[in-house]
Amino acid sequence: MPELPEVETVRRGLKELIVGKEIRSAEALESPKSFPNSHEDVAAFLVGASITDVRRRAKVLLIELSSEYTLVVHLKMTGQLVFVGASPLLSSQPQAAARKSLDAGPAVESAPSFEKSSREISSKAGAAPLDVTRLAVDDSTSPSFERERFGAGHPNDSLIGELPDKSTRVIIEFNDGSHLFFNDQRKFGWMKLYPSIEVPNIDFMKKVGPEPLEDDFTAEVLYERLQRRKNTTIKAAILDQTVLAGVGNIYADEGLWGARVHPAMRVKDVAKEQVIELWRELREVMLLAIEKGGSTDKNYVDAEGKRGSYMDFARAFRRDGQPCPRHPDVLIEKSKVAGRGTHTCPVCQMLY
DNA sequence: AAGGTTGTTGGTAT
DNA sequence: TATACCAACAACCT
Repeated sequence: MPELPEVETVRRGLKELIVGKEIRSAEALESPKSFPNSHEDVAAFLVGASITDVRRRAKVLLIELSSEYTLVVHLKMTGQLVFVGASPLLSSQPQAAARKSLDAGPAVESAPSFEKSSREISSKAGAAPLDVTRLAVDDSTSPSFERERFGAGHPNDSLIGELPDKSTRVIIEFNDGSHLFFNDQRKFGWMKLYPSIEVPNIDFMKKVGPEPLEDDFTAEVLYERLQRRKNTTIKAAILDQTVLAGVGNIYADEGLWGARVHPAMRVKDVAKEQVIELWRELREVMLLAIEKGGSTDKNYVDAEGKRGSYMDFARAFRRDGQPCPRHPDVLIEKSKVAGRGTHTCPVCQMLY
């Protein structure tokens, strides 16, 4: 479940790899929901554009384009992005005649139509279509370590296997022959093109709370923002993206365990000192996760295809039945708070 | 094999 | 109007 640290890991990795690259083609497979822009908008504002920056707000990834459009990506629960570099064996392939001038800026007055969803979005006529077979054959016959590869997001085997696979929703090909795959085994995630200037006006962007890792996000800011949800549980409050940005079920449980606060406690009953502890813990656990590569310790996949271990540093999340790290003879319990699976130590985190 | 899983939206209730 | 709560979404996993 990509949360802030996982999306930040995606951002950092992709920024290194795709800034400056020009898009040769983009293809949506099978699911209009995953990429609802019209064929026309894709041809006009994505194909032929180059990547100028990769940013993040909350759990949302913002891929900035030279066309003054932004590819906005939400991985939701099972989304992931995988970059696969051009095969050295194929590096001499012809650069398709995908040159396209985008001198005139896009008309920002008219937002792209998301209602019109095309079943398949392909590159403009004349650009080389992705040869799926070739890619698959290469991956099975020549060792994958020949290619630069980076993947992050939901940690499943699509990070390391042949792509595209059955979870692939969108394929973006760059002019140098490298590819970016958007995979999502469930179909909650999406990517959409917006005029860059419109991004701040997206409903989510208007109401989302402060970035917890920014310097101006002090314990005082968290305390004050929590007051708007004083009658709900502290877990529901920190999961609320309008209170603060980026916390999901994993880091909610980890942060609350760290601060020794019971998730079901009402916000109004959480002492200010506990809020300060929670502030410290949430930031620490998310920073640690970013250091570790966002819940997986191997996002850069090597030739052996080692899969990242999942949340091996969690102290409470999905550790029910295992000892609390602070109390060797007390087991982590599982319950339901805020409609979510919740993991607590019955000794550290007491409810009143 | 049916129920659990989760981020966000949107509906209903208070 | 604001806040609280929960079903719905999808498809794999246990």
